Amino acid sequence: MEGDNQNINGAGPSTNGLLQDQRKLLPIARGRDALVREIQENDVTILLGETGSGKTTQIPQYLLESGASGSGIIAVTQPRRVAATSLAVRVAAEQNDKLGKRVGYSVRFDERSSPETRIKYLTDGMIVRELLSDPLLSQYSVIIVDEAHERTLRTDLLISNLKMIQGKRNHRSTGSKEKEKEKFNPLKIVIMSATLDAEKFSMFYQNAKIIYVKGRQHPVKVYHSLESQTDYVESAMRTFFQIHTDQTPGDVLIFLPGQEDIESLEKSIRLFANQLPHDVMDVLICSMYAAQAPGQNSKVFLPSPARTRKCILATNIAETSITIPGVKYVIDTGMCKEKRYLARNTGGGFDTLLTRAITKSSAMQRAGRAGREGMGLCFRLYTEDAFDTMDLSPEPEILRCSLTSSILQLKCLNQDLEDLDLMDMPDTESISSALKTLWLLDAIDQNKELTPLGRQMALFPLEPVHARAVIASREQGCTSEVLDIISVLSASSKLFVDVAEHREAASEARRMFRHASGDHLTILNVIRAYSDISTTGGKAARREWCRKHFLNEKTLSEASEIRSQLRQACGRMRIDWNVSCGDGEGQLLKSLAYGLAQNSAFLQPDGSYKQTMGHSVIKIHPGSVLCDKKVPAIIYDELIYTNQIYARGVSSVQKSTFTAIGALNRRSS
DNA sequence: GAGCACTGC
Repeated sequence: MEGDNQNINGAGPSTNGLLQDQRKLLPIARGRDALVREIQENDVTILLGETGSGKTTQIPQYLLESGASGSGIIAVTQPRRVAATSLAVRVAAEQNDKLGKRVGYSVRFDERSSPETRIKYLTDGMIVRELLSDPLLSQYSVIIVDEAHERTLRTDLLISNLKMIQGKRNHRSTGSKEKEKEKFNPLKIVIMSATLDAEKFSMFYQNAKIIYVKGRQHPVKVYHSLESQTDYVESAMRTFFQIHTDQTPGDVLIFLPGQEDIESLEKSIRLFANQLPHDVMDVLICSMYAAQAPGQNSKVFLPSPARTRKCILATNIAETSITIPGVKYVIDTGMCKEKRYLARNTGGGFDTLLTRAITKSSAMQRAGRAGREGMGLCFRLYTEDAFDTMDLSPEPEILRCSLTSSILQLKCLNQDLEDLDLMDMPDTESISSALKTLWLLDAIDQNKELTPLGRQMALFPLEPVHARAVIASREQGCTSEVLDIISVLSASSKLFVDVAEHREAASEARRMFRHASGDHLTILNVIRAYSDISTTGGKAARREWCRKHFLNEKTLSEASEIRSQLRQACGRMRIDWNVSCGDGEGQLLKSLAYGLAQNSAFLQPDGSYKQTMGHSVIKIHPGSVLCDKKVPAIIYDELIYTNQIYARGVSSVQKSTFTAIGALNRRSS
């Protein structure tokens, strides 16, 4: 679990002696020779390592230093970019080498490697992309899949492909075996996982050997509720004040499912904290969730003022992505929100975002957050029986995601998802729904064969629906605008930030961007205004402008990186990204409709919207500029079910648009 | 009338 190290500091060569001493003290160091031998002797090794064991930083170095990795590169895959880059920084320092020389990384938008690079940290998405150009991943002699227990969609596809690649590279049966091995450059696979689930990986790889590595985590004493709690927010509040009045100083981290609960708990803790007697410490409340304005959550990392106990209210963001220093107490409500895709054979399916019980491994991970710096306490707001009935670990992503993008990528590798040897096979409805979407996008034909258009779509680092819109924009003469919009849509965070205290002011500030046709052109207005600011003002002016308009600057800068990546991709496909339609919004919406034809709905006489290619009645999400508006036809980016089915990212289009692009001809098939 | 977390040639 070294992947969550955000606080790793790259150290210069002068401190290398110290680093070498630290390396030797890691729990894993004692087993060094045995570990290298096991990996050398087996095709596949499953490594179970607890938090703080040092496995992710040390194993690659052991393999390199012992010569076990031969002449190839050691790849270490990570689900997250920050992890890949910060691990590379750390290991380069330990190797007393400049980053990008023998130790490098490769993530989207950023690569630090050279022909000398022998250890490369990369995101799992990146190596799956590498498969497209090098199906045998031939430059790597060892591939270490870290955080495999997270079972991201890309990790699962990688694990499946590695099994196949190893079969091809290690076991050529013709001719002298030794010679063939030389020639085909055998591959070692190491699967790293936190506890639990190891047997499943082992079984997948013909009972590969499982090796356990001890971690270095301070003990955390866990308490369960004696009876089940009906209201976890209220129960969290009572538990917090119990800790606050009874326990020694130390910050408290409370895990909650979402923003709504965080805001309500914050209110009630604030109310009670004001009534505390004067001899009790002060309470400083910090909240943390992804949609929050950046900067808002940075106070979490500052040390607590004197006589003050910090109380951090967080979503799952504090479970894996961010490590908060100073936490001694964890309160775990046992709940989280889970996004799950419901495949439908009509209308393209939709996402649900519902609150549910967490899993055992998540509960352990949350408790572990109390033991980062010393002994800690974890208070679970659920009974021990409830813990026992929890699932072992979250369901793998491949079973709860849309498969459209993956199936298209696999088609480019001449692979069909249903023929792969996968740890978990998605159900047929999920596969057929993705195939139908690809067919509606013209990415595959009626025989499920990849079309030239589909091959082109796969070259974009985009969802197929967005790639389709970009390609359509060529004929419509509005590629510049479509790229502006799509780059924001595919950025990882929301454009409009949320500041609980200034909700009114925020919607007021955004009013100036509103476009009558809907959210897509509203985004374009923001981008145009932002680029005006960028040309006239500097960095500080941009930041201030974003703050004033409640816009997420991170989203805007990520979008501009994505946009330049997309422009490059367009260039390679001879699509002129500079072609603009000016204010011709008709062409723009038509391009988007090519991609979003399946995501469309018509107004019903009763004022509701009904899918054109499905049977669901949907509502426009309250966050949309078209909410409460009645227009004859809409297209939308996604459907999300919370308590109703909401369409998010909505634009109004002419009904005739669908006939013009021939989208409705196929809906009955 | 409402927004778990990640990620990409």
